[in-house]
Parts: sequence; C-alpha cells; structure tokens
Amino acid sequence: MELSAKYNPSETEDKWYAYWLANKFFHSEPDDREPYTIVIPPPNVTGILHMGHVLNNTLNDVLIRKARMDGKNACWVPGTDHASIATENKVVAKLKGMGIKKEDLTREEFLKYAWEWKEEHGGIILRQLRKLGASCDWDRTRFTMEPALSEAVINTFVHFYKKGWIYRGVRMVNWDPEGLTAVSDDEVIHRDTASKFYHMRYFISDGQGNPTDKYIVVATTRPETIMADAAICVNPNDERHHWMKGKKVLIPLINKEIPIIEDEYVEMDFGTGCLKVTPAHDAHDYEIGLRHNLPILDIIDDHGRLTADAQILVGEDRFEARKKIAKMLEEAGNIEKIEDYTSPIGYSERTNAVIEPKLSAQWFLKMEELAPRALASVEDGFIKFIPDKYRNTYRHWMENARDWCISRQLWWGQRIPAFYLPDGSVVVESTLEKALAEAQKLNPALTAADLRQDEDVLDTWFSSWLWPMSVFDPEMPGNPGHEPNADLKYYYPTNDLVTGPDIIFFWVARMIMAGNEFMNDVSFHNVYFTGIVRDKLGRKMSKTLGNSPDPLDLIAKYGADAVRLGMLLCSSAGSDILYDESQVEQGRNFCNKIWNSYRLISGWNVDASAAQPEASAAAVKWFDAKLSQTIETVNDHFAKFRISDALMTVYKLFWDDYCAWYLEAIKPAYGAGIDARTYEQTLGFFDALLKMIHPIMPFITEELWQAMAERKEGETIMLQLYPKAKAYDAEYIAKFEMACEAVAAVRNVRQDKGLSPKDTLNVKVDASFPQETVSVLVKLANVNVTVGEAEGTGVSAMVRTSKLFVALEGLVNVEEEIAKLEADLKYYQGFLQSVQRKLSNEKFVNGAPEAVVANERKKEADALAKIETIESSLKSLK
RNA sequence: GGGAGCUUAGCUCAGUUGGUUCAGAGCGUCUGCCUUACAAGCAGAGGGUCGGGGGUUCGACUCCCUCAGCUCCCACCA
Repeated sequence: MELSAKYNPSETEDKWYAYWLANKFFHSEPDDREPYTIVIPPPNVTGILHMGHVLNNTLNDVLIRKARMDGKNACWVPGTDHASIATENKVVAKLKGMGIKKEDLTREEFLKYAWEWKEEHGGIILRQLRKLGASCDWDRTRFTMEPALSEAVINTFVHFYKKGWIYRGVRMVNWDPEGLTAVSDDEVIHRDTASKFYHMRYFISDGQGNPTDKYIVVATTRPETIMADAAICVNPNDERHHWMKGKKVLIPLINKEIPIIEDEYVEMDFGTGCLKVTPAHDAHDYEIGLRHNLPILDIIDDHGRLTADAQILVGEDRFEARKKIAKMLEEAGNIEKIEDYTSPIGYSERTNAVIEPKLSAQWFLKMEELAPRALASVEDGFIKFIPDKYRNTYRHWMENARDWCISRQLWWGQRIPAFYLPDGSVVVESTLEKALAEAQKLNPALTAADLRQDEDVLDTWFSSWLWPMSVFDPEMPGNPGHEPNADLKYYYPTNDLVTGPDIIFFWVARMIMAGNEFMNDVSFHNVYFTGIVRDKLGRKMSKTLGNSPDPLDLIAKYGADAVRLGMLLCSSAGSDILYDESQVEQGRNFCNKIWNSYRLISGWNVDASAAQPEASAAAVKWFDAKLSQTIETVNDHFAKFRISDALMTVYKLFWDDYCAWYLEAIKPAYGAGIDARTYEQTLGFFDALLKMIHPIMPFITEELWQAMAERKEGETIMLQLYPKAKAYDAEYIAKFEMACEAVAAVRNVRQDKGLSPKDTLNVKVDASFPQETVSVLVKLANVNVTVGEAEGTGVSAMVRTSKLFVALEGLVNVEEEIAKLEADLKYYQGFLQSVQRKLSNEKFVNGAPEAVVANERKKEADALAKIETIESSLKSLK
C-alpha cells in the first residue's frame, strides 16, 4: 500500500485509543510483578482541559508508559476532584442564569442541582485526556465525593477529632457581603485603591468617662469601625506615647472608654504611631486582642451593615456609614485631618465586593504533630523532590505551619459530622445514628430531631489529601487499625507524583501527612514539580488575555503526539514553561520524519542474492552500538526525571544518527535492491526506535509498529519491552563517527570551493584514520580514498577535523594545521604540568578522596596520550 | 517587609566533585540545494569576554563577597 508523503494523525489516533481501550491494555490488577503506581492529580470535576493539564498529564503518561514497557505492572489511577468552591460557584452561576438564587433553595435542593451539573459536566475533562493519549486505568476512575471516598473523609474527621487534633476555633475569614459567603485567601484580589486616611482625635478620659482636653491622634481608613474599638495600641518603645501609659481614651461620638495598650506590632513610623484595635474587623487587631485579652465587639452584619451594637448609624451600609461618620466626627471636632491615601484593598474575585474581615467559628486540624513528621519524611530522604530546591520551600512552610482551617461555608462537599445538642454541646460521629447513641449517653431523652448537624462542609483538600490511599482502599483513611485491602497493599506507596509547585502545601504536604498517619508510610517516593505554562512572552495563560490555546484544537491541528512532544520540549522540571506553537510544529515535523523514514525502508525490495556492502556492515555495527549506548543514556535521564533530556536524546538518535547517517549509509542505489541481512537489521533498529519513542509519542509509534509486520489481534507496542542496552563497542562508535566527521569536512570543503556533490574527489587520510570505516567515507562523501602521508604526495589542502586530517587534493593549508596543532600541544603540556604538580603534592594524594586522585591520574594519562598523538601528527606533517 | 530562586548564543534552556569529555543542545539565522523517504526536507556555516565588579586558586560558568536586574512564595502595614 502506498503511504502518503505526510503523516495524518487524525486518521490513526482515535483508532488506536479505541483499540487500547477495547483490549484493556491500561488496566492493572495486582500480580507478582513490581508495581509502578501513579495517581492522577485529580482535575476539577467541572474543569476543561487547559495547557497545564496537558503538560502534567503528558509527563504522567510518559512515566507510566515507560514503566509499563520496563516490565512493571503500571497503574495510573484517574479521577476528579469535587472542588467545592469552584464547582459551587459554577452551579450558583448557572442557577443565577436560570433566575434562581442559592439563598432561595434548601440545601437538598441545591445539592440536587449540583449533582445534575456534575453528571452533565463531570466526565468532560477525563474524556479530553483520552485525546491526549493518557493511558489511565479507566476502570479505576474515582471521584472525591463518591460515597466511599466521602465516607473516608468523614471517618478521617472523626479519627482526628477523637484524637483531639481537631478543634473548633474562631478565625478571621474573608467575608463577601454580596455573595454572602466566606471566600478563601486565593479568591481575594488585592488592588491598590484610593481612599482616605482619617486622623481622628481620641480624647483622654478623666477616669469618669468624661473627656479631658488632652487627646491623641489615631489614623484609620475605616472610621466606621471605631464603635468596635477595644483599645488604642502604641509601641512600647515609642517615647512619644509614654505619657499616656495606663490612661484611657474615649471613643469619639459614643464616648466609650477604652484602654491604651502597648504592643510591638505597632509600627512607630507609620501613621501617628497609634493604632486603634478593632478585634472583630481586622485580622491583626484580632491577634492583638487575643494577646491582650480584649473584648470582641462585632458591629457589621453579613450584608456589610452596621448592627445595633454600633449604637449609631445602625442599619447603614459600611461605606455610607463611613461617609456619614466622617462628617459627624468633623462636626464633633474629632477630625485632625483627612489625607488621600492609596492602599491595597481586598476584593472578592467573584462579586468584586470589598472583602470584609469577619470573625467566625471554624474547624481546625492541629499541625503540631503532623507537620514535623511530614517534614521529616522529606528531610530524611524518604520522599524526593524534583527539583530539589522545593525542599527549602517545603521546610520553611512546615516549620511555620499554622493549624489547618478545614471548614468551608458551602454546601457542595462532605458535611462536617459534628452534631450539636440542644444544650450546645457537640458530638462528633460518622453518622447521625452513632451521634444519637452518643448523645443519649448524655441525655437519654434526646431524639434524632434534637440533633443539629454543623452546616459547613470540609475543605476540598481534606478529601484530596487521602487520594493516594482512598483510590485503592477507601476504608483505610480514618481507620488506622484497618487491614489494607489487596490493592492498597500492592500499589501503595505510589511511585511518582507529578504536580505543580503551587499546591505543594495545599496538597503535597498534606498527602504526606495523611500517608504517615494512616499508612505509616510515604504516599509517594518522588514528587516531580512542573512549572507553570506561560505564553512565549512569559505571561500566564489566561482566558482574559486570550493567550491560552485550546489543547483540543491543537490536537486536531497537529496531532496528540505533536502536542505532547511540543509540551515536553521546553519543560525542565520546576521552571516555568514558555509555550509556543512552534514547538508543537516541531513535534509534528518529527512525526513526519518518523513517518517518512518508514516510507523509505518499506519501499525497499530485498535482493536475496546481494551481499552486504562494506559500508552497510560498518553502519550496522555502529548503529547497533550507538543504540545500546543511547538506551543507557535515556534510562539514566529517566531515572533522574530529566524527561526533556531523555526526549531530546531519543530525538537526536532518531533524526541525526538513524536518518541522517545510518539510513544514508545503507541506502541502496536507486532501483537496486537491498541485501537481506542489512534489511533485517534495519527493521530491527526501527522496531527498537519506535519502542523508545513510544512513551513520548504513543500513536504514531503504534501505527508504524503495527504496519511494519503482521501483528496479531491483541498485540501492541505499548506492552512490548523497552529495548535493553547490550554491551557495546564504544571505540567503534568513535571510529565510525570519525568517518562522519570526515564526511562533514569534505562536504564543507566541497561547498566552500563550489564543487558539486556529484564530482568524485580524491582524498587522502592519514594512517590514524580507522580503516573499518573508510567505506562509509567513500559512500557518503563521494570520494576516492587513499591512505598516506600528507607530505610529498601532491596533496595540497588539509581539512581539519578534531581527530584526524582528511587531505583533499588540489587545495592547500598545511601551515595553518601545524599552527593549530602546536597551540594544542602547548595547552596540553601546560595542563599536564598542573596535573602532575597536583599529584606530586602529598597533601592532595593522601588527603583527597581516592576517586578524586584516581581521576587526576586518569587526566594525567589522557593528557600524555593526547600529547603523543599531537606530536606524531605534527611529525607526519613536517 | 520575610523567604526562595534565577541571570550562559537572537529565543528557550542544559552544564552533575573547579581543569580541552566545557563553553553545549534545540529552535531561529545565514549559505547552497526542489538530490527518487521527507522543503514539515537535505548539506554546510556563523553566533556567547557564561549579568557587572572584586576575591580565593596554577586554573572559575562552576566556590566566596558585592552591585544590578528579573521571577515566585509568604505577609501586606492601621
């Protein structure tokens, strides 16, 4: 069959993916092979594939396919994350479009909509991953909110609660008064905003609640909160304010008496050096309040309006109140001055409302014991980070880990299993029945109706941190005594985790904690951190910039293999990826190169009577060795997670060594057949090359592997063993490549002198040129070769290569070569001297590690050999 | 403000114990080729005082100090 001159991926990719699926090649069950396990970083269930996913999942797929071909029992568990905040937002937005407000729905009604949404959109991203070629074990697909995994989450909560590590505390949250919900720190956008800086006079109290004529000036941007002031705080080192120590001041307008306190938090040179402390409405003030045991008065309600506790301006919106109170203060003579002021203000990402810091009761998980242990897992080398630099980041965070706030004021997620009794006490149990039983121990009269479950759900990460365990045995987390099932025993710990450094704390650190707690083992051995995908100008991919290509469009245009290669080309671990479509083009070009190299060999006719030409024999011998050598290199790159290096090594092996040199060296003359021996060997090489490329470009390699020989149903390249390196003759590789250099040198001269490639030239090589590869030089450079001394032979030009000379008749330059050689000789002699000086130093020889000394001796020998070579070359030239 | 990291060819990046196995790769550029697999290609070539300065050393891209610029994380200043 005639193959087209261009590879067309769209004709093959779906076909092979369907074939792989139908034959369950991705599926893994425990057996007696060594397992290799990866759990997918679960994408948001409502997510759409973007370039970050492409990068991450390509890397995962390369690793898993390589492991599979290395004969391991490879298992890549896919799944999705319920992503409580993101998903709830989308559902709320969708309902809004339908004219439904979340507040008007009951929890149950809302969740019904949410699940509908999930059913509708939940599978999209996983289906998209298939287009990329992801070889996930789809039979094992999990969802963090499926019943079994939710149970694991609840059990985990109960476990830590009973252990005393989960507690309820007060914390400042970012309240969105328009969305009527707390939002996470990530969803707060800080923007510099113009506002006013109000300098207010707080009069010193006479002790009876009456103002004296002395006052202090306090600067604030939020005068509407003064009614909630609990103290005025100054820095104890600030001498300006020592006179007021122990005194009290009166809050303007309401004349409430509050103390003056001292705390080093206050900056002396900012504002007036006096800070009004409003514990309920500022996170720092809250901390100060805790330290000084100040009362907390909350005067702003959920909608951002002043409450009755404010005494004045009750019911006014906070911004209205600000204007009005400023006026009132002015009229009352409490304003010293008002300055224009620009400060960063937090806005809600969703509603763009100004975030109101608000105190609320939250659930926390203590990090006291979890963090140090998780730190040790990494510090002691049980878990490796790639690149290593993230260990610093990790250590810094773990040493300063704050307790984890695990409650979220949302509905989409696992509801906190805390049940409140009428008397306000709380029972934590995995089910209502168990909770009731516990509650009845306290009060036998209680019924289920008396128990009120906490309204909040758990942070999404509180389910994702169990992921490496729960995907295999959901009964494990929260049940330390539980006997792990067969899957968990076999697949855990997972081997490698590929993820972005942005979630090192949210996810990676916490998985390590959960693994330690429930498995008493690491969750994974290696964490490979990818970079962030940016455009070629270094900007983050974003919808608003429109610089984020749709991966599916790219796949449609260039093919999945090309997209994968394009993504990997520029991806060294940990550094950001500057994505450019030209890289995908390069991937497509490589596909085409592979395709056409097969067109070439598949078109050859075997001539059974032909003997193997000398050049072919040499090329076969060389490439056989080169292949083994490269396999070693590639395996080494993989072992060190240098994926782009591994890729580039294979790329060059295929393109430069195989296509440019090997195929050219064995190519039969037009119309002539190829000898059977070379043909068979060439097919063997091609087969090995396809296997080496397969983890990176699965589709085209399957297509050609199936095409190059009759395959049985159920056979696939993806389950073939990766080529193994044999012992190889490195010296021969060097010899052959000397011939290649000579060929290049001749070509260079030819172009330089305007000679046609078709003219056969006469060339002399000196005696150091390896005779075994002369035939290659003859064939590829189109030359007649004779061996001999340069001088006295009529040779008039020398083409210099790094290791030998090729003399080209009719063109001269001996002096230049001699000069170069003499320069080299001088260098090596100097080098030798310094090495020998080092070696004659007793301190060095006795003190340095043995390997270092041996290395020096090797250098000495090498230098001696080199000098000898150069001297002999010089001699032959002169 | 606290912490981490980066600066090597036009671009994106390698450079693993200081030494001609180190100044590299890919892409781009230039030159010549539509040569019966491939112009999405072939052959060849050019290109960097390794951010600046100083120091240690026989020798520094590599180690130390310093200056400059950039990036990320954390805290964001009443």
